[in-house]
Amino acid sequence: MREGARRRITARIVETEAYLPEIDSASHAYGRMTARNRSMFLRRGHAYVYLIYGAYYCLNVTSESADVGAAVLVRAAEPLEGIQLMSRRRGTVRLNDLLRGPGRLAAALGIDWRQDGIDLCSPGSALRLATGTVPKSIGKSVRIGLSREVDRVLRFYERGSPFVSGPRKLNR
DNA sequence: AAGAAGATTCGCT
DNA sequence: GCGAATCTTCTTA
Repeated sequence: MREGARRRITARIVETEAYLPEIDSASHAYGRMTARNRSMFLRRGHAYVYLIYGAYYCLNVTSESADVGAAVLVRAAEPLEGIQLMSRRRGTVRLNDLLRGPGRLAAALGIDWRQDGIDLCSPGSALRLATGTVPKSIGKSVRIGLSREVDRVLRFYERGSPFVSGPRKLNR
């Protein structure tokens, strides 16, 4: 859920990827804490935002206790409320393309560095998590776009959802 | 101080 | 399907 001055955006998360503590060399938190990854070490439920390819922000939710570097990348979501605003930000009216992919999702929600490190579980946060409809069937696959740790099955998605990203082959 | 790589997306063929 | 765009971060190739 994203609440701005104008209006509210609500989206239902349909695809995520996990990045494990300590042993996952594909994780931004691998090795040691740095300027970029420091919010990955916040207690579970906080935002870790990073910029990829100098062009797209990506939103993660931290997933472990304080001082442990781990997070879940939010890769795709189903648009529920605020579709007009998301369409304007994304430059498309195609519902399936508004939130499909981590860069697109962040753009549609207006996410940037101002959200890095915020508490996503606080009722007062302009960006926050809420309970919603649980997927009927959850599929899993390897993670997308990595050059390391390519065999770990840590991507999870709602089976059959048209709002999920990735190649068809991974979405069975 | 400089260079390489990157949890992506878009447009063109 | 493939390559470019674009810039921050980390490493020192």
